[in-house]
Amino acid sequence: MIRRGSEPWRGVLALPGGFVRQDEDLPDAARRELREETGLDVQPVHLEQLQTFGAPDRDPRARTVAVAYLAVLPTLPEPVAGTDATEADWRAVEDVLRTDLPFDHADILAAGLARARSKLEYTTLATAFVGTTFTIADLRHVYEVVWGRALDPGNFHRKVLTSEGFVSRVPGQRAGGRGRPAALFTPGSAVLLNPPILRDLEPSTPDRQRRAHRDDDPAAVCARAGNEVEVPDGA
Amino acid sequence: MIRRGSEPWRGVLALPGGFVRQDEDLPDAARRELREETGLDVQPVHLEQLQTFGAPDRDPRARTVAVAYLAVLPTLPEPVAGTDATEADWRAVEDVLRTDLPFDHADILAAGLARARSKLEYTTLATAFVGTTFTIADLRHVYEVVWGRALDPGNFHRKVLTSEGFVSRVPGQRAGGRGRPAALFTPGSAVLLNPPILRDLEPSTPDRQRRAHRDDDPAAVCARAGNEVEVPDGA
DNA sequence: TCAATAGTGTCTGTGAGACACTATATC
DNA sequence: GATATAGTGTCTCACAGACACTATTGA
Repeated sequence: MIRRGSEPWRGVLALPGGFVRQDEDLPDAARRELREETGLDVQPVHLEQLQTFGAPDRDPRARTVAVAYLAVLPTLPEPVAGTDATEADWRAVEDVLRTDLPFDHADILAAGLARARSKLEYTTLATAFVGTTFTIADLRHVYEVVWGRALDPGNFHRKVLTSEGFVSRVPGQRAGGRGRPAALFTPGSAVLLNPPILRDLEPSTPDRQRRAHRDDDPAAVCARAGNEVEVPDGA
Repeated sequence: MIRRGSEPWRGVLALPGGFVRQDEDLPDAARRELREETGLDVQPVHLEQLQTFGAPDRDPRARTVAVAYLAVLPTLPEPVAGTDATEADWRAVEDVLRTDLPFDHADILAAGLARARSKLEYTTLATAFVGTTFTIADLRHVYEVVWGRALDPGNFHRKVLTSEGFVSRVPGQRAGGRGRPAALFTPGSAVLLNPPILRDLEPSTPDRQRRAHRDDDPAAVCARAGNEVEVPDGA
């Protein structure tokens, strides 16, 4: 989140974003704005287009269209405020969700969270949250944090290992924790998860109806580096 | 598809689309452009944002950003050419895929097709393809045509009926076909499919690896009513 | 009667979840 | 030792697919 340095909503926490340049592709603009406003220069492991928000009244200054992007990073380097931002820092999603966000940034954030939760089910996105080598428990923690629910360690372990191309074993172990050292892995070649890892939203009611009403659209995402373009009058 | 009435690519088949107006929301613009260029005035049963295409060189005239939409209609009224279109007609997707499309319309079409195929798996989108009352076989034909593969009638029947809120029975039957009359249904209240109806892309190889490489991004959509906005210089 | 489609019954295999159990580390 | 975590074994249940079977129509 950045604290806005200019009107409107000067001094208010918002998602980083800005205007696309004339000869710039949309993902490039997202990366540039993120870098300019937060100093984060990492090549994100994962950057995907989220959704486009274009309600006529979304910006009081002019008609704009925002093309929202979702970035996923394995580590969170300390951001520094840049152009148009007096402050830049990481915030926990659950805190931001309780905040009043400017523009339609609440919708954008909700879409980003929903996308991330959904994509853990049927893609290998989880590996983008962890480093180049990781343990199965690291991966499980990603699922547990993003989904907000505990998973059975044993079943998760087996499911990841039997999911063709999800992870691939590398030599070595990671000790230093409390228990038995864990084997190390790197991301596999698969992008889509063969049998998807579906989350039961209803915590296993005995009758059917488990996934009947999910809160989000699976084809609809946590951080946003936005692109906005202005619509010329009369176009 | 419409035949373009103005440059560039005058006389070439393309997806309908045009520029968003100053005080118009994006879905409204999609509906308006579809109506203006093809005469289709139906309120589509289903209209969803597909993806935004903004490569700097996508339009030789100026920098534009296209917000693509996917519409699904149960019936296909005869379209008539309108503004900027000398011809408007329905084409089979497989034919259009073999055509050279202008701009980045091939990418847009591919995204639309992928979205529709994917959404049949985990949503009740199929009901948007059929009328207000339909038979299970109607629904099965949607899956078979969009997925391009035959499904077992018996298993499909059971799967639809046991999928909570997918369809709901209405009185009456539809005879007139060759065999036993079929019961009639209307769309149920569910939007998401409880146990999803997953397609096996590999036609059931004995070994694992069934859904390992899918051709499309499940979170990515067949017709497009596009929105384009121009980027002012120096924004 | 035959052919075609609607719909049901049944079997088998896969996989998810619950949970017990073994293995190996730190305290 | 106790405790915590990694990883495996096993059982049960749900469900997908294959396929046989019954039901009901038109030709």
